[in-house]
Amino acid sequence: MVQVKEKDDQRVETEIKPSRSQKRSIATRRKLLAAARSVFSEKGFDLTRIDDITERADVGKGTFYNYYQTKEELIGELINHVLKELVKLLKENCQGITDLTELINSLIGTHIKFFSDRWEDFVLFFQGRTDLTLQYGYKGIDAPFLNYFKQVEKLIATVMHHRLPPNVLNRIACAVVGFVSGYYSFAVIASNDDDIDEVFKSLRGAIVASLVRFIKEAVTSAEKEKN
Amino acid sequence: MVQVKEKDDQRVETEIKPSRSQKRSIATRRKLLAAARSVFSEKGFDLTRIDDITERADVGKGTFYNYYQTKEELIGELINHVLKELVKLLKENCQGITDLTELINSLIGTHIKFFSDRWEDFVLFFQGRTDLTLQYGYKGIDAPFLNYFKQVEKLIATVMHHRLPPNVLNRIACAVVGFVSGYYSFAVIASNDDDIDEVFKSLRGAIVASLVRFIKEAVTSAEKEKN
DNA sequence: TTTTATATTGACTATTTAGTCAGTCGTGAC
DNA sequence: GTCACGACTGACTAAATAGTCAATATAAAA
Repeated sequence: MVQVKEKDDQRVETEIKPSRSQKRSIATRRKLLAAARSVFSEKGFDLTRIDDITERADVGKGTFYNYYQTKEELIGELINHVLKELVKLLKENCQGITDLTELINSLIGTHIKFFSDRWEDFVLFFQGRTDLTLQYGYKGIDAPFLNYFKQVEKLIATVMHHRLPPNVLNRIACAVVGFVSGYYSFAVIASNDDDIDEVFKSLRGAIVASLVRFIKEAVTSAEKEKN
Repeated sequence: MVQVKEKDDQRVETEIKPSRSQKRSIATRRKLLAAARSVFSEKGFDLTRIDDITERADVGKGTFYNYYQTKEELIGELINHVLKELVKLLKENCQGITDLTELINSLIGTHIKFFSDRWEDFVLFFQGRTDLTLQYGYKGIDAPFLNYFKQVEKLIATVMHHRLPPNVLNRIACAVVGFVSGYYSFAVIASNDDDIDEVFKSLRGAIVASLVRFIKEAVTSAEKEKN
């Protein structure tokens, strides 16, 4: 926690310890977020009541309204958290890669690891995405999704030798993120494998090969179309 | 409408005209289904009220309860309709195909055509799938999804020369249906193309090539694993 | 025509849930 | 100690929604 003071005509940043009540407040917010994440992944955004969240967080109902105006606001914050973290990992793991296959490998690997490690977040991710297809969905979750998407596009663009037209890049990014989440979501529903996550990891090579193939096809077919 | 009668010791199927009140009843059911489909695709399953449905269907609220006990029951019927139709098309269009690439081409083409033609059904499909990842989702939609999935598996199995282990077949089916719906769902959110459906169709070749590649990789890697 | 059966209706009640607020509790300053 | 402040509380009210049912309309049978 950092406090800024004016002192002797100089701007000074002072490290101050958060007071006990500040700590308590931070902890409460965290409790609410954790509870919400947990309930949302069981019942979905819509069917979750404020009471569900406050009960699981073990706080009074009024406390909820000290931190958020509406459920929507909280959903936005959660989705934002999740996607920020995913984007952060993607950037870290793709740092310095110049080869396409290697990049796709890293992108897919990061997604697989991310989803495998955090089931609840995957459910949030998936719900948010579905919500975006609705006319009257929750406000404030489009932006995090679009940002995530743009970041993936950007990473792909850095390893392409020729500058791709934006719409071709767009299609490639759709394929990458669509394939990985689409595969996983169906595996969860319909797989008879014992350990879905292990299988998912073992398929990484196949998914990468397939996507690299997709990219080559998409690029050449777009070039043909141009002529 | 067909009625079965016992006549002269023989089982006879007689075409009988539905009575006027039967027709009315059928029409009302249809109106309810159509209205529900339309509202669900705008507001989602959960946030849709019974009143929304009956208002759009232009019938009294009580009428709803003459046909369905709960919203859940109606959702089940709708999802079932949609997936039955998709499965029917898949079977028709894949009839007699013996080559893998050709089959994948037909599977993907059918999905693309299906989704492009009926936005509302795609939203239902996608919502249903998301719901399956929840602990407390709607009852009665798992079965249609699993059936759809099994049919895709079956179609793929018929063109494979060697009998595939069930779990490998399963992975391949996940990839096929996951890729196509995953791509589409992201395209809808994040595409800057003018006509998403046209682009989607034009990418058919790329998607097919990519999936054929996936299948080869998945099969050989599974064989290696076995040894 | 009269009677019976079937389908529809929407005002009503019961239930659920969001959101409020007067009061309590814990903390730190004086 | 006591005062002030911010965090927390949960019983309460208001609003939204599900589900009911007696009355009505329409169709088929007698």
